[in-house]
Amino acid sequence: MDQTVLSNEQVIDGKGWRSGAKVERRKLPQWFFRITEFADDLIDSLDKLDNWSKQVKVMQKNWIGRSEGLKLNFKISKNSILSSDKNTIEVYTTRPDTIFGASFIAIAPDHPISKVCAENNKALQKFIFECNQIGTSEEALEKAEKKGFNTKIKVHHPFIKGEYLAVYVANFVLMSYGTGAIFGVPAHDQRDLDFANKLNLPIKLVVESKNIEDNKITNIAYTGDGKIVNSRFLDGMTIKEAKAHIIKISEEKHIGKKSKQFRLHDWCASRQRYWGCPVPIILCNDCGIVPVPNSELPVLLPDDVTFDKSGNPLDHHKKWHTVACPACGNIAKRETQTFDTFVDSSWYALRYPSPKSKTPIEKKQMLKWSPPDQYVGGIEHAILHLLYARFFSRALKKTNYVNFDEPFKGLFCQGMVCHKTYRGPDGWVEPQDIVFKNNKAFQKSNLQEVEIGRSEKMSKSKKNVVDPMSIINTYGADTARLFMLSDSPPERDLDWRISGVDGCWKYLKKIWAHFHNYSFDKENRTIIKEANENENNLRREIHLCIKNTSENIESFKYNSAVASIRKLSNVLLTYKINSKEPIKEQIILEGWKSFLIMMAPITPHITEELWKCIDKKTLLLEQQWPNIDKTLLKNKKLIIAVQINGKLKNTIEIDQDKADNQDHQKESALALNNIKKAIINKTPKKVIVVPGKVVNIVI
RNA sequence: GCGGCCAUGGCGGAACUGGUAGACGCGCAACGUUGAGGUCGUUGUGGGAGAAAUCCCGUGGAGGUUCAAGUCCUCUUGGCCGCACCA
Repeated sequence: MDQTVLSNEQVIDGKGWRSGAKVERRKLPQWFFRITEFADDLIDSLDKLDNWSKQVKVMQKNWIGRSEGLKLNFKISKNSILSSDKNTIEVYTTRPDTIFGASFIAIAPDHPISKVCAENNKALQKFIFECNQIGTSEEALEKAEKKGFNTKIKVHHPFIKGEYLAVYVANFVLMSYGTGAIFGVPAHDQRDLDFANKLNLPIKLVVESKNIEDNKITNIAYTGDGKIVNSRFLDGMTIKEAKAHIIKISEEKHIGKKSKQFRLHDWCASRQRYWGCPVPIILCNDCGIVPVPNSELPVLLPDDVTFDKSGNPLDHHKKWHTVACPACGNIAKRETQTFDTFVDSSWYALRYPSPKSKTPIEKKQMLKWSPPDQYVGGIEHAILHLLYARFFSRALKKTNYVNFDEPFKGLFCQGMVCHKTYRGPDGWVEPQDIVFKNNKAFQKSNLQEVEIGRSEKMSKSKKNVVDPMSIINTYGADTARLFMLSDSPPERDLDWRISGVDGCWKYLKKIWAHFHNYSFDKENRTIIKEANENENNLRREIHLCIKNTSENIESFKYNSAVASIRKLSNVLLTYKINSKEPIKEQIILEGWKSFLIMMAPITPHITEELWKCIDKKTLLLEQQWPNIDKTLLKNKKLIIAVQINGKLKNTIEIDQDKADNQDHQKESALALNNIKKAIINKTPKKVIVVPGKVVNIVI
């Protein structure tokens, strides 16, 4: 269907992540980026990315999938059918400590030895063919039974003289991981156990659990901790000790090597399609692979392509792909594969600081602005774009283009916007075409009942998309913005519903009316006397709000920021500007100014208009974020919880200057009527005073 | 199977390092105002008992640590997400 090639991470459930086309495996010459070169660093540096979404870090770690173990060679017995040039089988294991529990060797169907064996063996050919049929579908893999084919090859056990292990081709061994061969230890690996039970192979316990039940291996392999047994020189060791020991001995005997494996493969970056940057390479019959000289970069796509034939249009465009070889001048062919789009998105941020530059990156400007402090994106890029970009910045650092490893200092992942789905007899129905009657949903046009599906990520294919334009058209952009930020924290998935939007609109209307009912633009406000306690309390309220809002915005809690701003306005709305109280008037003005500045990022249009009510000479967007007067944050009066056995019974109010006076707090608490009543005839066992916070009486 | 995240009123969600659970809103109810109605204002709104003061219970469930647990620990249930025969 698509006639293209995808990378591993672009294949979901055996289908293309965008088109849904079925993916099959084929051999093709391709271009790869050596992302595995940085595998260790990509995984280790995750710990340093403090401001990155934790979820993304976990996903990247799993995706890179580092494991440490042993590569071990098994000698093929001389009397088996295989010719002597392939006289060992190399296996990879993370459990070298269980070597004495090995009872078979299993190799992947596409392992070179499998192929050699199959040459003269029709039954094996058939078996390998069947294994490959299962292909990439995960569903099939899940249900696939363990199957094996005995090659009749035998190998020597490397540590037990005279013991041989049979070699099977097994459908559950992957050529793409490790060496494509394993030794099977049924007692301590579930897959090996399933396989051994199927083929009646011996089960040898070599790790003994403290729990006797664990050691009776029938259908459940024991993979927990324990002592090594039945393992000659390893007996009595812990798993960790045995691992280290057997690796050491294997290396000394030159039959094995400590080894690290990654799940991550090199990044297959070439695509067989028109849309993408051409891979800047020229293929010459005499000189081989020749890079396009810098002076001829970038290689541009031809405009005059046709899409009437299947396959890559660049292949059919002879004029474009016929060029002179930069090395020898003879006629050569341009590479017609293009780059994956993720190649471009891996470095676009470095281009942004100098978009008009003639060179791809203008270093001075780039270094001034890069790397970005904060990046916001969807979780779907966790192991795609975000891993590629990390690879790119490392590669660019190594080639002296940038001076940093990590492309984005902070990463925040917003949640998905979801909506219920509706399915009628003729397919999916859009939410706006639905009417409800008695909790049942019907299609507006023909009143057919539709099935109400669960809430899912909005997508065109399921038609559960709600266009915010309808809100903007009805209520305006400010209401739409306020509404969307109000309730849900941005990292969480959001079940879209319209209820509440009306309230946001009414709220803005109320603020608007208030500003226009009271005159704010009076000159000559001078403070005549010291503010009294009530007035200071009001100021404290304002500055507490500034503090909370600032912190909330810094930590992406926009819903809490809105809450704290609204709380302030609720207080301010109760005051009316009154020139008989100049101090209060001054404070209220301070409050409203702060309000408008803090509200501006959320509802920029209305706040800018309202700013005119306060100050006609300046613009709101020129204003500084309000400063916090820290001396105001402490209340003169503290309210302290009084608990009995940890349960709240009453509160006391004390002066700030007595915040550290434990005795005072204790006495005040004990003097309360309901406390006295509660402890009558009882002596408190203990009274705990947390100064300025709580008094807990234990009885 | 492995790994991660989450669970708080009728609903969306607050709660800093353990220290007054339910901020802010939606919804709902009563009253008032206006009026055909949407509007606006005031008050109430976790559950239970009570005339009231007040008392008891309460953050999916069961235990535990602590003077004190939504928050920490163990187990468990349910939901979501990622990886998946990775040796």
